[in-house]
Amino acid sequence: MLDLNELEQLITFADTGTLSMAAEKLHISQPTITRTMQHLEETFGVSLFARGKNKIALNDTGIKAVEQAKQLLSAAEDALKRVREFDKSLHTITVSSCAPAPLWYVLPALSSVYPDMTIASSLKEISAILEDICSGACQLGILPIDVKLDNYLSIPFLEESLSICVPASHNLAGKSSVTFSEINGFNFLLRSEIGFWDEMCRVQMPSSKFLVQTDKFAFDELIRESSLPCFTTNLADDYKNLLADRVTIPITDPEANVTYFMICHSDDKAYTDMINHIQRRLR
Amino acid sequence: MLDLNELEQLITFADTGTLSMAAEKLHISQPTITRTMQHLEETFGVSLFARGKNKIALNDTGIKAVEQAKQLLSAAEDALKRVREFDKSLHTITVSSCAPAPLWYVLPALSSVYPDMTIASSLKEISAILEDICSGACQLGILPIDVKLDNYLSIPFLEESLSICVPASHNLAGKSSVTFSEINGFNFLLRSEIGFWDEMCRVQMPSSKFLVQTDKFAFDELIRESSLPCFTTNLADDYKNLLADRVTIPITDPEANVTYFMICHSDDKAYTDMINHIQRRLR
DNA sequence: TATTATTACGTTAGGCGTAAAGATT
DNA sequence: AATCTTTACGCCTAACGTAATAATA
Repeated sequence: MLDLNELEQLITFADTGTLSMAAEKLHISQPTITRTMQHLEETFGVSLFARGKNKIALNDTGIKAVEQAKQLLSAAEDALKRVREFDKSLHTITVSSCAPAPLWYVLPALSSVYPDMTIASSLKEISAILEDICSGACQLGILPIDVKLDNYLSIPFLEESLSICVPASHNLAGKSSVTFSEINGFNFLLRSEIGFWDEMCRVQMPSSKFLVQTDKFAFDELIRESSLPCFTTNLADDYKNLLADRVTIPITDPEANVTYFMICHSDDKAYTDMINHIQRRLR
Repeated sequence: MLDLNELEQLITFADTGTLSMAAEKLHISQPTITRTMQHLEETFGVSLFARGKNKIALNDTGIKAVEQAKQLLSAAEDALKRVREFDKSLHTITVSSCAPAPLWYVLPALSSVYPDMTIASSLKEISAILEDICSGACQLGILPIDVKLDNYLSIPFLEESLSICVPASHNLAGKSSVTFSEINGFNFLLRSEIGFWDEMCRVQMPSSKFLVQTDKFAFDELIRESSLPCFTTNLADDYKNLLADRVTIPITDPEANVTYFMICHSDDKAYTDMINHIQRRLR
């Protein structure tokens, strides 16, 4: 039977051209490689080398053997990787979400219901989330719309309402509510990593510019020190203190008031436990 | 790095269900398999088994690992086979011929010009011979026609003329020559393994029946003891004695007088040496 | 002389089997 | 009691490295 270690030595010899260099590269002695090459010829049952008195080279069959060896080693690596990834997938719940806020509730809930599982999450476009769900690349999707698919459950579990925050001195500060068309044209501070909200704002307010801040501290500082309007939502508890000095004005458009739906395969309806868990918390 | 022997033990365990039976099947001790399974888990870096106090079974990852192991072992077998077959092909000249007679000259000539090579030959349809030549499945083709292909040489080297042999008492015995249409309807003794001649006779003499003899002794006996006509050719020296009592009458149709062409890849024109060799012999 | 492949040789580590233990049916 | 897995233990092979050999550039 073939020995993958021996094949690796063969490949290294093919790469380096001499047994000595191959030995050095592999941190083994020359005699070991000599013996391995002899043993490989026994295993294959054919001559693989053209030998001179103090030189050795691959013959045509040897070149063929190296080609096969490379394929086989690569296949072995792939096999290892596939098994490891399969095992990982058994111990990982992967969540793809359209926005960060639902993750603040879902991730802790998952951890508590499935303490032995690794929870992986990422923000994605709605279309990418649906692909992930259908391909099995994620077990749980979080969408701002109710998608009905055969063999998949879609469960509403959380609502988020967008508001704007402006300093008390701002033109809009007197309003009790606004619409996207009323605020279209104003420039807004915006955080990065806010999922579908980013795209939605650009669609609903095509005349506005958005000053996207990747760094939380930069964003916070700009909130304090500038009069630029920004957004918040009913779920952004973290920002209550920071925004206390500003006026919060809800946006009435239906697009600014979304219900999040959790989507998962019907076989995975164990996740409904987690939904209950979250709904209990929010009550 | 994965060890194919260990993977084989894993597969055997998957097949048998217990370590003991796997050990017995592989003619090794149970502790060895236990250790191997432990070592496999180390190599993969994941748990492969669900262990009880005195029972062990594959878990989901283990099943996946077995699947991968089977693929890998199969790939290893294939790699071995491919290298061996490649080596064999380097030491084998494969000849595909449309008829046996040319092989009587070509095979000994090849052996004498290439004493270190194995010569393999088979009778095939003309279309199959051309496929073999083009695919590289054979290095030398022998055809009854001159086929001109780019990058291939086609060289005439031998002629064969078909005659019929009838007892002196036969109706046809007085003729000095015959045509297929004249002998169409007579039933003929025929040997098997005569290549394209078989098909040709059936096409040229659609009203005749052919009593095909697979066994040489049966055929010879029928020649001696029956008055059924048979065929011979100028190359069938072996049958001169046996047919001495019969009258040999040449068939004049062009289809019964063929020139054999050797076809080979232009890169292999070393075979022309062999052609000279044969032509020298026939002179 | 420096480099290379191969052979010879002594050592050692790792793999195997036997035996025993622990546990289940 | 019989079967099965795992651990313990001792042996022994087989693989490795060092050193020596032979040959080349």
